[in-house]
Amino acid sequence: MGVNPHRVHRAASMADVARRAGVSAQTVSRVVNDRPHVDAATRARVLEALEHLGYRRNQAAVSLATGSYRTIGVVASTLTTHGAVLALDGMTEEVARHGWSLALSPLRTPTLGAVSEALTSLVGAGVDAVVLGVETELMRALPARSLVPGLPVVVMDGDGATELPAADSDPAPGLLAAMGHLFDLGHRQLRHLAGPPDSATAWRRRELWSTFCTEHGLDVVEPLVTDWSSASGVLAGRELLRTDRTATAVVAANDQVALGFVRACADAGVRVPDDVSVVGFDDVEYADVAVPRLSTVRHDLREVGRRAVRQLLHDLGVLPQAPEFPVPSEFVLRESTAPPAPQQWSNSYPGTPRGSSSRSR
Amino acid sequence: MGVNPHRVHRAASMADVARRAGVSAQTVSRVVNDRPHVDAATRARVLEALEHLGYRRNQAAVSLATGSYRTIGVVASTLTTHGAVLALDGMTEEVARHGWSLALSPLRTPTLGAVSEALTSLVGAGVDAVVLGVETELMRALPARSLVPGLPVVVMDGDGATELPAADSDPAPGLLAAMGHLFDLGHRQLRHLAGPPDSATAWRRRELWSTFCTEHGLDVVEPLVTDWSSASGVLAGRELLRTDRTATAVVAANDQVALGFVRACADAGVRVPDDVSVVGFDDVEYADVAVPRLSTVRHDLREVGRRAVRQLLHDLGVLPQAPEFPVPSEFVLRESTAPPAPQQWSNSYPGTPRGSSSRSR
DNA sequence: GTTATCTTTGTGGGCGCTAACAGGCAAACC
DNA sequence: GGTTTGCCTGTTAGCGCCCACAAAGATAAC
Repeated sequence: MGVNPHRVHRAASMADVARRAGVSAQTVSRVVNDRPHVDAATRARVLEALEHLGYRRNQAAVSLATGSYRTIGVVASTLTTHGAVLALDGMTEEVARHGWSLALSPLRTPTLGAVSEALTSLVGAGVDAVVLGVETELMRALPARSLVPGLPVVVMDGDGATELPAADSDPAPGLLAAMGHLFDLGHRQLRHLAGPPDSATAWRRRELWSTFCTEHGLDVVEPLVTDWSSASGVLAGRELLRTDRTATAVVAANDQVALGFVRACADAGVRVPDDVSVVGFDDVEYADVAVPRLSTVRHDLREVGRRAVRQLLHDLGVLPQAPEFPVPSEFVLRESTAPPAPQQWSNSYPGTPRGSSSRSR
Repeated sequence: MGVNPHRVHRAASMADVARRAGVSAQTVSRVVNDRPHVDAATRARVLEALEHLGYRRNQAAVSLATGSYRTIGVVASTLTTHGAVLALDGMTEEVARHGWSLALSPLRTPTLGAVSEALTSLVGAGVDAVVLGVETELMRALPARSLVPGLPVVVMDGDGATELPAADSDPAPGLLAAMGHLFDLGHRQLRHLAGPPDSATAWRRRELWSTFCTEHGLDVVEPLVTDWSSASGVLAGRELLRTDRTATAVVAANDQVALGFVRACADAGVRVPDDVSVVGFDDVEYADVAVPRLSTVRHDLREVGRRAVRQLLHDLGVLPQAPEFPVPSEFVLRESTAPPAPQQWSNSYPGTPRGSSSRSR
């Protein structure tokens, strides 16, 4: 134990270790950081002292001395969407692999002010780079304003309009395959339940849907808008079933909305996939278990998270090679799609909803 | 390694601000920390300089000087369960409210070694306290071993057997109400699909189920075990339907498992709730949207997360008052429960399973 | 008028670590 | 032999901030 009269239990410092090993603090530093130019015997002595004293390096001191916190900040809306959670998980994993940390800053409201505030708090807490997991087109106004100069950033909901580098997956392969599948089944009236308008991710899926329809000579009916949630999917679904009697297939912005739509169908006595086909997006856990099992688009958001971190680490000069973006997606065929009914389901509404029965096929 | 060899623009320090305001760094410190004994005029001058130079305090220096990182660490299994995500969200929120940060350390495998390692990395990265969101009874061995002395800790999956303070919700009110409801409907054969055996949370739910059964003179059939996932719920459900022809109601360890069971029923042509009743636990988003809508137990995990942070902040002397635990739970009645069929569903198995299209891969 | 008390401000020391440089020493070279 | 080269180790000087204390002036108390 060193000389520590006042504090009850002070953690061992390099100086303590140095004293015990009979070397200078600098030599201890070299051993701790695994640097060359240390004699094998000396190194062994230092390692013994390290072990004996239970030394843990003081990260604050390292940060102060080096100017790097070894921490990446994440600005994210509350973790309500499947995607955000998975991406966060991937980031956590990748960051740990390199001995770095993750600092979270929550965002209740997706406004520019809130983002700016979160950023400030993150920088104040000490981060070297930031992942913006924010869904807002306000993002576009950000670079000019509150971004900290010299702070590497990636955006997880980029729309190409921002200067900021994006870390995302490519919805095209999966979504186009999904719609191609519907088309091949004979569907000609594809509707879209869109995500929130300020989300670039939502917007991209919507664009993909509308260009597919245009290119195949299909009607492009203005999509109903959701907030990604199942509840809003139910609402939108109800509205769609009430107003649009020609739709034969629905392409939802994500699985949560798709599942909400399925629920709305169940309430209205409309059968999936017999009367309407549905495809989702994300391949959430429940998609493979839902009744009926949901056909959807799978993309590896966890991998996106990992690469986002790698991109930042690259920007900081820690990693030599930058990761590739976007990460691809693929269509997952399950049970929620079928050829359109010979007669429109809209004409065969049963008188009463069947509600609780699982007999939906 | 070398992160900033050629940093063009060094952030303004207190010394810079002090120079501009014509005062000492100490006075700047007082203004920044909102301490008394600073003349109004001086304070104004300092504030101007602060603003002008875009000063941001260097958290590493503060940490080094004060010995506090203002950061709480979280050791969590990968974010696959609904509960972990919500709790994390609550923690993020609460921590931000107090100007602190959260540091995440992932856990691929719930072994003692991994926990210990995660803890080490967290402490190495600089945290003042830790939330153990780990589900393992190995936790019990931890206090004796790798816990850092003087580091406040709360456990989110406590089983009462650990010395460590627990931050959790009380499953009893909700689960007992759920089972009481089943009992009142006439169910006398309640089965349980349990969570993983090393999870104290799972174990508590299981105990609640078995004591309820015992107290009401019902059979206590050895539960099938799951890993919380829907996939394992499907497997367990399949097994249950195959082997146990007397069950009329199933109490699942969580919603994911419950929903998996519902899927297994759909595959086997067993109707929910006509043939079997099902209740889940957690009230996940899909519970209210599933077909049929899932009756379940709701508990506010987000609040648990918030209070976990508050507990730690209390331990650290930041907050005067400790939060209360556990957080209560409540039963949510929806559509997956009904009186038992007059004749056992097990006797009316349709000849062929209808979900044979389960080959989705 | 002198002493006690308060307010306002500054000074020195140190938190634990790393970077840059300075020696000392041994082997290798001419 | 002297010099170069390379390895090993220690020294010095901060990183930016907060703490304890001291100093100066202003005000109050006697």
